[in-house]
Amino acid sequence: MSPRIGLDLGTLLDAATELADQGGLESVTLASLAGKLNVRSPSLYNHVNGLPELRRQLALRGLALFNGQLAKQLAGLYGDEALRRFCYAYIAFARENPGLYESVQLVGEPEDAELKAGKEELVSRAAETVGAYGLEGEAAIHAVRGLRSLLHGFASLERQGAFRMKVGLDESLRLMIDTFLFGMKAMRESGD
Amino acid sequence: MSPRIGLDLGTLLDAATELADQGGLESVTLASLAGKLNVRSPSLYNHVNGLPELRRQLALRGLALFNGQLAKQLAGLYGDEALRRFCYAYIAFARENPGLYESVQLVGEPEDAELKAGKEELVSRAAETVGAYGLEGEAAIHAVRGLRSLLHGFASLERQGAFRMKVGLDESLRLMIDTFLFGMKAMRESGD
DNA sequence: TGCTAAAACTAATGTCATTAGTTATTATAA
DNA sequence: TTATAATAACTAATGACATTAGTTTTAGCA
Repeated sequence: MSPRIGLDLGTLLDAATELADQGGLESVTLASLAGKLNVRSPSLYNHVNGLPELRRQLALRGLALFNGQLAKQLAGLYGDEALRRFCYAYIAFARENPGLYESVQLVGEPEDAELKAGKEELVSRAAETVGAYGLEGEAAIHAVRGLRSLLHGFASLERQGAFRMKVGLDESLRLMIDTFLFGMKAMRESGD
Repeated sequence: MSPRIGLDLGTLLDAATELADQGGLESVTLASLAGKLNVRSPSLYNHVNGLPELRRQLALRGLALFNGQLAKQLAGLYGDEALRRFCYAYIAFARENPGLYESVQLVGEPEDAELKAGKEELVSRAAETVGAYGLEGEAAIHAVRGLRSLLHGFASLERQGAFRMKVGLDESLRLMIDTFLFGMKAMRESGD
């Protein structure tokens, strides 16, 4: 065969993302990745420093893409419309990029500053969206936690195949979001 | 040393549960379990047929405990009170049994009938609770999906350490549940 | 007291991650 | 154009783990 295939980190991440999309993050091993790239596992160390670092890079890529898509979708929107768009964009990202979404959830030491920054950007954008919706201070934090729970739970259960009934998932998603936003409106107006 | 320590499946699962509670499901290996039990890994095969079966047994135990606790807590309750109790019991189980909770989520081939039965019992109980709350048919299915999303998302994010702000988690939980139930009430009354 | 089932063991194989050290290719500079 | 230096990919080797085969030994029972 031909030595010098010309790998680089981007190519590794592309292939790893495909593997993760298909078989889940746990199916991404240096062996499976090397196999997919027609290379021996040790060769991968020329481009990434081991499996934990590969997973970390996957999470960083996932966060960059996720934050970028959210920023684009939310540009110029406010209030109710922005919040709804946030919800749908969140689920769309998780559906279209299951491997990256999973890596964002599972990967990372608590001390990893770069990863933390990416995650904080995500939460901040949620907080801004909720803030422009009329909630502030602790109420905003509670609201963001509720929204994240709802969206991550849906994304995670849907991916697991946990919703088995023959009833439309998109309709469930729409109703769930409506239900929660309606409740938030009531919270805001009751002032507590 | 002393051969014949007297292991059995229950002891294995106790120890595996402890390991999973501490380091997550992925930290439960036959090697770590054997180490904890002062035994060589192959000895474990006298009591359980490999790592996948150990994880499956963990999930079955988790489901039995989860379903049992829910049944006990919900006995004699109806409507709003039952639904609230369901929510708090769900989160309490996930908090008190993080290893078992994780195994219930992650483990299982789709064809595993016993596992499927345990999961269906869980969903059925949610459906009954929602049903007695006044929602039926497709509306009940949507409501159950929303509730499961909210609760699983919260449990999962809390366990990940994803809620970092210095604001009370129990207060967030209470508000989140109130918000969703309020929205459900509105849905029921709007008739859609 | 001796026999049998089975609990725990040792030995061995295969997969994976990782490290060390080698080969050979590409790019660059004389 | 050719020699050199950096480095991509390699082979070989080690150590952790899961698993299987085959052995020892104990506990319980006839």
